[in-house]
Amino acid sequence: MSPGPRPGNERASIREVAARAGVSAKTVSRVINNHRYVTADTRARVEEAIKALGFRPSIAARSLAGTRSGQVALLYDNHSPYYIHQIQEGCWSRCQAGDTRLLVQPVDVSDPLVGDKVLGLIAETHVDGIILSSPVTDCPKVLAAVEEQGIAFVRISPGTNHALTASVFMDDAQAADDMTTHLINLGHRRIGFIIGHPDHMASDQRLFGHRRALDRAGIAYEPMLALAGQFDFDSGVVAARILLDLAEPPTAIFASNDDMAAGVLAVAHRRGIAVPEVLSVAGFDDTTLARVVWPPLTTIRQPVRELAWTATDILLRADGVIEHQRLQHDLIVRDSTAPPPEPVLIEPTQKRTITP
Amino acid sequence: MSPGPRPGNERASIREVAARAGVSAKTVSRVINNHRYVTADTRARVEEAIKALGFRPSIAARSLAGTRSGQVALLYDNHSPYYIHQIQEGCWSRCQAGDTRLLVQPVDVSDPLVGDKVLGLIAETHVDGIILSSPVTDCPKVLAAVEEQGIAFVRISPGTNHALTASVFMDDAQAADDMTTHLINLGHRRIGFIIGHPDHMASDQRLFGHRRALDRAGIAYEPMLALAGQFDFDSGVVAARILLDLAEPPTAIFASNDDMAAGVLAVAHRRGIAVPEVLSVAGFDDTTLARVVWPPLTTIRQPVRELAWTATDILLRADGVIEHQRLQHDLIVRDSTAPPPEPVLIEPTQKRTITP
DNA sequence: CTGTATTGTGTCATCGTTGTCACACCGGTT
DNA sequence: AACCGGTGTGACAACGATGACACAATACAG
Repeated sequence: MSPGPRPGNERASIREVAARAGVSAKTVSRVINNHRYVTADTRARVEEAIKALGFRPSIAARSLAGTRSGQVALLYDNHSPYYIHQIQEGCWSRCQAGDTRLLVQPVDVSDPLVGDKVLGLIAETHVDGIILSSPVTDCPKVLAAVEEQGIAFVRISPGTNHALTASVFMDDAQAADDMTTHLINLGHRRIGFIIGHPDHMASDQRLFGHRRALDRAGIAYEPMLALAGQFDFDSGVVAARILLDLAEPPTAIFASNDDMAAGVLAVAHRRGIAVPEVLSVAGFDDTTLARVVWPPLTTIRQPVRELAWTATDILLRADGVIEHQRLQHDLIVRDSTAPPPEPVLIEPTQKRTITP
Repeated sequence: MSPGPRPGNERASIREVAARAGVSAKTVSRVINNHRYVTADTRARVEEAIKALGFRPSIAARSLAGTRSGQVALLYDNHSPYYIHQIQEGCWSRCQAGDTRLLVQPVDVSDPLVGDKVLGLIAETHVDGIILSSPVTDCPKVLAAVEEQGIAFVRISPGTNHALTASVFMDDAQAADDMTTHLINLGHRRIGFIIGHPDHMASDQRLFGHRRALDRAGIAYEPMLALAGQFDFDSGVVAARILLDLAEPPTAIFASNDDMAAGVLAVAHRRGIAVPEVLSVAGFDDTTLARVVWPPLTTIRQPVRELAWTATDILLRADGVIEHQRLQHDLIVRDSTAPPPEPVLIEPTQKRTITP
């Protein structure tokens, strides 16, 4: 009756399109794949038929018969929802533009069978390429699996061997250096640091940058002030408690991501420690979270969406060239950092109120 | 050399497995599909061969030849990363258990072509079923598309016609009623309300429940106190500003989700309004965010992960029966709600400090 | 006017599975 | 002895697209 896609629930196949356009199936295939040698007239007839029948080429048939499936997979294992969300968005938007389908796959890098699972994914889905986000970027089992299959892949923010594989990253060390320098410039000398998740190589880089900045300013690095975290809110809480319980607590705490910084803020609030007047808090990533907490976090803007977009772009353009791109970060100063309290004589009344 | 999957990058096909096990391809197919009539001996030989060759059946070939593809899609269009994240996790965990692959697909319900896009997805990927999360659950174009294709689908928290389709939901009205009642019981009489995103039917339900609770307590509903929001942080900020600028501002604000409640908190902090002493704030959803902000939010725990899990479960079990499940919600009281300030005479010193 | 490259189009086999059908075997009834 | 329903297995043709190859038509040079 009405024009447009056919009423029934039977999908049109390429042969039906061919019949309607009065050409062979192969020619239809040429049209949908933008093959060069098709006359404008033929192309138009085929396109009309495609539209009239609501034809969509089956990915399954394509993967079987052809050399490409038009699908790529994104592998992640990350505990920051905001971060993943932005990664997904970036990959997704680039895939849309490239007529490619994106398979989003959580994986567990600590699973001993993770290699097999990835091999299974590749074999089952015939994906053309894989996007790895940190920390999957540095999981030897996963890397072995994709390399064994000789499948194209791109790494987002890898911690190791940038140069050996296609990758997109930012300078984590420099970014952390920038933040620590910002705190030093404000006058802080005792700066607590919360290290990221040990699986993420970026965690090391950020710690390194932090130490480098301290070093340059002639401030001794005190291991007691650098605590391990997990990139999640709760580990930020735990670390903050320890730091603030120190006999001589830091005047600033720099957490390796926003989630942990939010944990620091929560502890500060709970204890009635004013941020930033008494304690400065800095995060990293500039996820939405940084604007949502109070006070809004001074943080490093990491172009997460853009990293993901670019990684996908490299993968889809895949010229076989191993390509790298470094993207810029920015120091975003908001309300959570300020000069430390005046280092005046400590009188009883000066003592900060600490409620457990 | 080493045992396990073959070294090369060629995947083993069912025929190779068959050859190695000394059976026909069809028999291998029977084994991997748990067909009844296969002798234990044959099964064992085939399984050995499968393991030895690292064989994985191709989803593409299955979708083409068979009646099932072993893939389902999750469609979402939601602006709360925490919410989506939990939805994804729930669907994903159920799919894993069911040897099913999950295609996560963002869609745009306001896109005029959204129906075509969904039809395209179905045709291209041969998915066996679809999970719709709010507000896609109530997008007529999407519903028309999936119904036209006669494909199985389940809705998570649909706003309309629960009974007509398989769905999993909670009682949004009752939950909002519970929260408003909680605030009333604390002594609040002027309660601001921030309505959810207009595309989400749950928004209406929550407003309805709020009004019902007011009604029951004999408190007149003042439209001025119920403002439109978008389910995101920024709209919470905007609404909070308006509410707090009123000549007679509310003593409590109930936002229809946690993100908007976080926006309210931000405004309160900015203006130096103590929460909960001067202003109570309540959220909805109990996403991670509720624990991350300060003070931790009193909110409604919506079993999001479980909703998603159950929806997927219904889809995968698909007996053809239209199934519904209502899951329980909980009122989670944290630190953001308390009795209103004493309604004593208003003296100058009592005036709350308002900094813009 | 012939030879050769370029442009269009079609035929056919094939990708890796599963559905259908056929068939052979088994033990137990009539 | 013939027949039966329930088991177990294989042959073969799909599914819907693309790759390899063949071939025609045209363009253009010599």
